[in-house]
Amino acid sequence: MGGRFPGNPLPRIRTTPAYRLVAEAIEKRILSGELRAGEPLGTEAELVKQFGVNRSTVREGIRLLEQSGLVRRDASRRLWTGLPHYERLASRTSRALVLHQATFRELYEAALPLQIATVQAAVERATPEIIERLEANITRMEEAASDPAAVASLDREFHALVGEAAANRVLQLAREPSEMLVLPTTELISRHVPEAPARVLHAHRMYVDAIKRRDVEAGRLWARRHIEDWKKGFERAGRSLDAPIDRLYLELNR
Amino acid sequence: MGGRFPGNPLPRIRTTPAYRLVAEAIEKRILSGELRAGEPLGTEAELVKQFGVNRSTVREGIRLLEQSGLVRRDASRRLWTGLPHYERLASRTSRALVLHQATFRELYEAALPLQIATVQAAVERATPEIIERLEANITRMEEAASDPAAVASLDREFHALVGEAAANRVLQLAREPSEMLVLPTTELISRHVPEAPARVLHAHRMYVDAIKRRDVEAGRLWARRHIEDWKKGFERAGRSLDAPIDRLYLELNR
DNA sequence: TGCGTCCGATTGTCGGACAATGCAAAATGA
DNA sequence: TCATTTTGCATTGTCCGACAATCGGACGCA
Repeated sequence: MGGRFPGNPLPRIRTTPAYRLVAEAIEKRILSGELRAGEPLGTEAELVKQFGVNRSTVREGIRLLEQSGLVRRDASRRLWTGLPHYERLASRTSRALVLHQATFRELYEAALPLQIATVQAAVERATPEIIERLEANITRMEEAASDPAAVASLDREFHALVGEAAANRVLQLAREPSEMLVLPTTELISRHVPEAPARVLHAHRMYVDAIKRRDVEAGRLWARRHIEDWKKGFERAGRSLDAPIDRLYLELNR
Repeated sequence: MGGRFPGNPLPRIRTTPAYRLVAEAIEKRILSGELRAGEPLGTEAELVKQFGVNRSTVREGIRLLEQSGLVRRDASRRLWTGLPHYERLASRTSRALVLHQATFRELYEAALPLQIATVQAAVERATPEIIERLEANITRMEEAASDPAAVASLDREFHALVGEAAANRVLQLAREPSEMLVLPTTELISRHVPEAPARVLHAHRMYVDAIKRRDVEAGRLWARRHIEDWKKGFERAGRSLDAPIDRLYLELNR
């Protein structure tokens, strides 16, 4: 075949499969606002008519969108347009980090400013109701201070509450993936560093104290200390910051 | 039917469709490390045998994974296991933020600490090669300072380079979504605030200066100023920080 | 009105089919 | 022998038709 089109470097036609085109068309409708979240997408048969392709092809296209949340099936299995779900986004992001073998040092470097910013926002905006829940969490942790698993679980809950108090979805989405990878190490640290639970507890008390007094600087200070404490504890537990995040943590985030 | 199972809170049988089970099974194999990235996944026929379902079902299952990048088709259309792609993750995240109607204020609050942390990391780790590219970018922006579109585009490129220099994937994944939404406003601001391009350019020069001198504090300072400048410019352009991010910005991020 | 029943619509799954295309082995030429 | 072309096979993308399970709603009944 040699010089197939002399001069033309072989245009490399890349035909997009029909199922992909279907997905893109539907996606476009949703993103453009033509279809708003919560509206029915229509039946498969209707989509078959609209796009002029086979039902199997339509179904494959829908699957592409289903996972991201743009399209969802309710209990009746009918198709609805939906908002992309967040929490799943965060866990996908942390999964990607693990598979790309990001290190704990990278995690620490990101978690520090994010934690500080989150606490600051929480100090500025926490509602009485959330403060109450934060305090309840502390009380429970005081009671369970000797149980590493319980401490880890409550720590997780505490930070979720702080994230909620911050009332900032961008921050939330930026912070959550790293938090999902940092928090599971709390249990490990508690097992190796006897004073860790007490330090965690104290930091949490200081968080709440700062929030109640609306003291931004105190909030930022304790956020920093809390994360740096984590780092020290992590190293004292014998782990290297430059090791890739263990695949193990994937399972903890389902 | 009244009290169907007294005491039993109605088990709510939820049959998972087979195509979803297929996807989960494959996903599990990849996440557990049984299948490593870059290995062939096998043909559809093989999967049909393994799972004992129809080819259509297998194909639907694959589509669920295809979009996240865990499974990819190469030029020959064969299936390979792959790493989740990041850049797409970032754009999905920013899309989610827009659809959830996050506000520019939320964006600002997250972008500030993330930008500071990114610049700090860049100061600590930038290679001579990247510094050279940063300087080249500045030179080009000097030449194009009167063209808002070009300024916006170069600004985007500059920040991408800074992100690359930071060499921190966690930070990258946290920062990118907000950056993807902030940067498109640069053009708007340049059109309304005459001195904006000069200020952007100056901040970029200070970034590079701090990086070359390995001056962390200067880097942090100028990162803060740069983002606060953006905020001021945004407001002076007549936009409200509390307005939801415009759907328009979705299209700029494809 | 409240209840159970029935029917149509829709989805999930299956089996089979075929064209297009990429890949590798076989055949051809030097 | 080596390089190149041809051929054949495997695989994917797409289509068609089919059927069971199940959901929603209409209908009939008390």
